[in-house]
Amino acid sequence: MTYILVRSPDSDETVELPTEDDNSLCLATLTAQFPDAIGLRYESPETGAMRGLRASEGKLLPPEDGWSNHVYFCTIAKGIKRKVDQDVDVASSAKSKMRTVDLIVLGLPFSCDESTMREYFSQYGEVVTSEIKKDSHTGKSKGFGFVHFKDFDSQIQVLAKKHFIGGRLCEVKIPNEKTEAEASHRLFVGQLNPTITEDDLKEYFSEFGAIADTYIPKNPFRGFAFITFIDPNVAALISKGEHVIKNNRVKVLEATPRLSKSKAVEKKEREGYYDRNNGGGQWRKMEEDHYSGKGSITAFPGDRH
DNA sequence: GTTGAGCGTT
Repeated sequence: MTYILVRSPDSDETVELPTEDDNSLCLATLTAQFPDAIGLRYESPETGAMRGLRASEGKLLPPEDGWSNHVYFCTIAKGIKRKVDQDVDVASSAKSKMRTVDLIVLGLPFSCDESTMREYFSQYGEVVTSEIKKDSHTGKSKGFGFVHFKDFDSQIQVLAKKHFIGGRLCEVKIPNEKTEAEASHRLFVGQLNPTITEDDLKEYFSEFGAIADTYIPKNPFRGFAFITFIDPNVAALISKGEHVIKNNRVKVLEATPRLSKSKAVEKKEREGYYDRNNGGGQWRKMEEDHYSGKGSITAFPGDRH
């Protein structure tokens, strides 16, 4: 059994799918990960055109020369797209993901020099830049470096693998990329005016990446919203501060990670909030008691929803 | 002269 690399043309995710004993790929295996896929294609090294895989009896058959290490793209059934897929389409035109970047290479042998590293990575495609970080005084390697590929496909291949360079196992990653656990998928959008709808937000922010959810707390309207992106790292890339949506100047912040119920209670107690309805939905800051009692509810990033 | 999780003098 081998694994082949499969991407949806719209998504930023590459998934390894296992092949069967007869070296075919089950369509069911494909659709388990990509529900709307009906086939696979890859870029032909000879012609540069996309070449489709033969499909037969619920199986996809490998190219004549084997699966090789192509990146396979899902063929998506046209005309039966759901709304969420259209959002994903918008994301594919967003600049954030389909770009090559410097990749950090961790765990290099201290003895490994730049030409050795560059030569190693050249097997995946043209290397644009490569560099090993060194101590500025001694000139000795710090054991990590950076590599930048010309083609996005090379980058995908390299990120999907572990590497032995100079006899050591090295890790290649996108620098500073947060893990699923650390990352915030969400933006906090404040100073929202009540005429703004969730569709307005969706339209505006889908420019930056595929949106999983938009949420505007209503009853009462509280002047803020949350935008949840599919990709955990998109939110971090959007410039914080002022954005203008339909003539409404709004304030964009990265939402603080969602807290568990008990943690949220602890935090609010620490900060001097109390639960007005003893289990109901509204929190008020204690100082509000000194005012009319009808003051607006204090909202802040990290509020539950 | 040693080391082994991390995140880049320009």
